[in-house]
Amino acid sequence: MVKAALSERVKGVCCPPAMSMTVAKVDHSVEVLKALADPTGLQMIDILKRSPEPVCICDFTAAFDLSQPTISHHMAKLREAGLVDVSKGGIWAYYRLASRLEPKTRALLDVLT
Amino acid sequence: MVKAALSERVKGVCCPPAMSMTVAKVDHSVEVLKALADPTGLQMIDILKRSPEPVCICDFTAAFDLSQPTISHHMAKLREAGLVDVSKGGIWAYYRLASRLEPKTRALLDVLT
DNA sequence: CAAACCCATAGACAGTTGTCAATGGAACTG
DNA sequence: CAGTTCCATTGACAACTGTCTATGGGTTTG
Repeated sequence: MVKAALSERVKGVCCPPAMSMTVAKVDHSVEVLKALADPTGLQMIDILKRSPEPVCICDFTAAFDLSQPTISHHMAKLREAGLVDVSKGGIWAYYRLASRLEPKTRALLDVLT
Repeated sequence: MVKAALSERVKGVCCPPAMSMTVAKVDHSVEVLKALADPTGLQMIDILKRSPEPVCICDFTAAFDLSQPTISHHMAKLREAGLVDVSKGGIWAYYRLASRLEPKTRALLDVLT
């Protein structure tokens, strides 16, 4: 006998929905989202999105009321998540949005206000 | 005498970039991103995005290898972030993506793979 | 070369988060 | 009405996170 098209849930019987994302995909997305799920990281990305030029770390330390190592720490998280690239010029370090960003990741950053 | 168009950074002088996001906007975005920056929360949203019907909590507890209170906890975070709506039918609780989602937030969820 | 400066890393610590076990309320069932 | 089932909340605890101070490497300057 065939079940009546799921219209009635049988007591205690659950219908676990399928997982469609791979573990690797989930882990990567989570790493990116974690780097952004913080006021400092989010505003850093916002600044980089709106800046036509790479931005010096010293400018971030001046803009945020946080210690230099803390700024460096947040930028490292963004770097490890693949969201930003760094280039060094003399004693300064300049950051910009990663140029080779996955389209999906790029779209994610574009959506963030 | 006018400075030479910022082509040379003067030692020790930083040019703090402007903050363009309001505190309220940052806080709200961070709350949403935090709810998603976790494998369980992210997969829950993925399931809800692909489900034409509201999904029973009991189905999530069956799908994830986590205790029922933990599932409930993650769903509460999504609910508090305004990402999902809940409706109760008998002893069951059904969740679905929030119907009145800000366009920006909707776009954010659409971008997540 | 010595001093000054920028920045990354390491270590420490409080606050937050993810998890589970226990509890309790609400709704169905016999 | 008594028992059962689902689910939200509470409390507890280990793990993680955001922050700072201290340190050290690399670069420029006097």
